[in-house]
Parts: sequence; structure tokens; C-alpha cells
Amino acid sequence: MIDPKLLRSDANGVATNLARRGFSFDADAYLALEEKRKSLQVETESLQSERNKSAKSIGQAKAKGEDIEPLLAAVNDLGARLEDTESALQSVQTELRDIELGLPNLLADDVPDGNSEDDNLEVRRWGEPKAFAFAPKDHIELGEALGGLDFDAAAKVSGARFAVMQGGLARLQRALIQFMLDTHTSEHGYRETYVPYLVHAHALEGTGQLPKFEEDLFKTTTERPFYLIPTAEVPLTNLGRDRIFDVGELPLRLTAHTPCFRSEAGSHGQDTRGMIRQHQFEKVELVHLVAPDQSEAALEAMTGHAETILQRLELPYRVVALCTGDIGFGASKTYDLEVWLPGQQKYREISSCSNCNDFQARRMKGRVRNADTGKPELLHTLNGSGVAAGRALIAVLENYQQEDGSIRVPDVLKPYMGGIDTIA
RNA sequence: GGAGAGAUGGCUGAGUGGUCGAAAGCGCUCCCCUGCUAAGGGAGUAUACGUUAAUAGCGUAUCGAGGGUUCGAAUCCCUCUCUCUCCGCCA
Repeated sequence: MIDPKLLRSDANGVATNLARRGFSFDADAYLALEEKRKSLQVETESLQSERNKSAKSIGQAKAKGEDIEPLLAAVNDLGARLEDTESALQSVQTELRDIELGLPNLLADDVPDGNSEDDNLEVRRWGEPKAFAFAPKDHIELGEALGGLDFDAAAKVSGARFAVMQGGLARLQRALIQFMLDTHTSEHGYRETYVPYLVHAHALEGTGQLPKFEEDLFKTTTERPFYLIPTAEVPLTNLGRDRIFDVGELPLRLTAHTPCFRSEAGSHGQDTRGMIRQHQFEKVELVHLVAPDQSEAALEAMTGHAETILQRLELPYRVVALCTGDIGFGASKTYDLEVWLPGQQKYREISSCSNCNDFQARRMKGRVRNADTGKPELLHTLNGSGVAAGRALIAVLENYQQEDGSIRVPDVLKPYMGGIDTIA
């Protein structure tokens, strides 16, 4: 959520910023509603004040044994008037909140302008795409030939956009996950965390998936519905919900491995083949909860942590700054890591690291006591993939393939693979 | 799933319709006293919103959440959530 005070004081400035995303915010309509809210609130509160005063004097009169009938008569119509303004105020406030919950985050100044992912700005590259002495295959061909990747079997059980993995490939994904968790916890200062995979709506509202993107989520049909998490960002970030941290407790660096569930509504036809885009995939997530002045540095650090994984795996990648047209709803600034996939001869997203500054914290009331003033202020949240395990598996398959279709095991994964150096 | 008990400020815990944002204790902060530690005395110590130049005042809301009764609700009623105890079931 954008600071309502800022919306009031500089609605046009907000509109200009959001326009960079191609989002149109009707500042005048908002301000008109806001004026209405203000007068209703002032009126409501003065009526409440009047009511409280009368109630108090009635209490005092009664204690002294005086006749309270005249006093009761005097407040006779107060209740009805209060009820009217209170309900009017509430409906205006609901309207305002609906608007506010629908507004994306303000963009950082240095987010490059652009309309689509083609306009993202390359920040740096690491590694050289390997030159193969043969025509490299894609992960689908490799996996099916190895017998460990089966989309037909998955289709029988669950339909399209699911995969069954077995044997060496299944173990390789587990190895990747273990390696990532171990690296982040032992070298990057993250706390390993186990979280629920089913969450309530309010958690998703906190991180920004709701109310706007419900169609992207899977939802249970229980009386009080749960949603399947689309990313561990949701339960991890919400650990800061309704809390006031002491400044010494931050920064909090959290990591969790979870499956992620996405309906992929609206992505028909995209990446339908293979494991790139699935309803269910594994991911190691990184989340930072930090004091407000720390988030810019934290974004660079977090991106570096995800890069470390790719570097240790010796996977060529590039870092791009997402442009105004491609950046996510809750992010003020995002770096994507794109790994080289020889099967596609393309860089493909494998991690996305975002600074959400106070956007999520405001929604979930996550605060930190200011070191100087002692006053609570909104903390800043960041999230990033460290990295997507399913896609990392694809990257390893394609980059480590040999001419006979076998897969060399990356050195850093060997300890997790029982020492074997090839999957054949 | 069955039966019962509970949810109050950083913590413990009082408060069953009126002057209660809330006793008391602990903790914490500041001051005083005290030749350093200990003990003692005093003051302060929630959050959000509104109004405002103001993190000054003043007002409003908040005692798990939401609704209701009432001139007035932490206190009474309803629904929900969570916690605990016992039974059942179970990885």
C-alpha cells in the first residue's frame, strides 16, 4: 500500500509515478473521496465525543442519585445521527481502502523505462555460454531420454503443467535445494525456516497477491478457504505481521524451501512444453526484513546471494533491472537473474529479487522501533528467489549435458549426490 | 470429532455495566540520594487515526476478531479465530 498521507498530499505526483508502469490512477476522484472522508470523520468523531460526554454525566448524575430522565431525553436523537454518519464514514473508508489496495507500489527513480521484458536493462553478465561440440538438447529431450522426467505420467495424475521426476533427476533437484539452503544459512546469514503451504487471505493481502490477483492462486473449498502459497515470500514475509521489532532484531534474513503453486491463468500457450512453467514447482526463497534505511543495500546483497548459487554451479547468467512495464505489483525495484539455457539458446529467468520497501509492511503492520527516536516506523521487506529449484534443474541439465545425453554432476553438488559424478 | 476452561498494556495479573486506556507488581527510561556494586525516593513508560506548523495540545478508536443490546461495554448477548486440559482418532 502506498502511504495514504502521500496520496493525500501529492496525489498527482503518485499518479505520475504510477503512470510509468502504465497504471492510471484517478487522482481527482481519489481526492474528492478523501475530502468526503475527512468531513465525515470530523463529524463522526465530534458526535462520538458528545455522546461520551453525555454518557459520563449521566453516570455521574446517577451516582449522586439525581434524576437522569432529562439527560436521557437530551441525547435522544444522538444515537440515530451517529449511526448515520458512522455508516457513511465506514462506506467511504472501505471505498478508499479498496482503491489503495489496488494501487501498485511506487517505482524507484532508477527503474528503467520500458513496456515489456524486452526493455529490461542488462546490468551485468557472468560466465560465458559454453560452446558445445554437438547440438545441445533441451531439458525435455534430455530428461525423457534419461527416463527421469515424465510429463505423460504427470498428466495422467494431474493434467497439464505438472511433472513427475524420478531417480537421478529427482535426487538432483533435492541436491540443488540442499546446496542452496546450506549456502544461504551457513554463508549468507539466513535463518532456515519451515512454513505453512496453506495460508489465509489476509496473509496474501499483506504481501499484495490479494485482492487483485486471486485468479493466479489455487484456493481450497473449505468453509474458511485456504490458498496454496504461490511463493514462500507469503508466509516468510508475513512473519513480520503485526509486530514491532526492536532495531537490534533486524535485519532478519529468512530462507525456506517450499513448493509453489500457481494457476498460471492467462499464460496459456506460454512455455507449455517442459518444466519452465508449472502449476507446482520447488523454490528456495530469500526474504529480508530490514530497517527502512537498509533496504537499498539489502537488495544488492540479496541479489548477490542468489548470484553466488549460480556462480558455484558455474551457470552463465546475466542480471537485468526490470523496466517499468515488466516490474511486479509490489516491487519498487527488481533485479532478475537470467540463466543461460543452451537448449533454448536464451537467457531465462531463474530468480527475481525485489525491494518492496514499506509497501507490504504497511499492509501487514510490520514495524521497527527507530534507533534514534524510539518511535515505531514501517520496516522494509525484500524477497528473492535463491533460486528457483525447478529452473535450476533445467539449467544444470542443459548446461552439463554431454554428447551421449548423460549429465555431468556439478562439483558443488557431488557431496549431495552420494559422490556420483554423472547421471546416465 | 466430543466435553470443559481461557484470550486484558513489554511481561505477570486485577477488573462482571458508569468518572477504565485500564489497579498492582515486574521490567524499562529519566531524575534525586548514595564514595563506585547493592538498597532507597520521585517522575515517566501502548498503538493507530483525526485536527495541527508541531513527534505540543485536544478529540476518536483499540482490553483476541467481527456484530448486537445500552445514554454508556474490558464487563451482558451472538458469531468466528486462537490457546490450554481431558477423551477419541491419527503421521
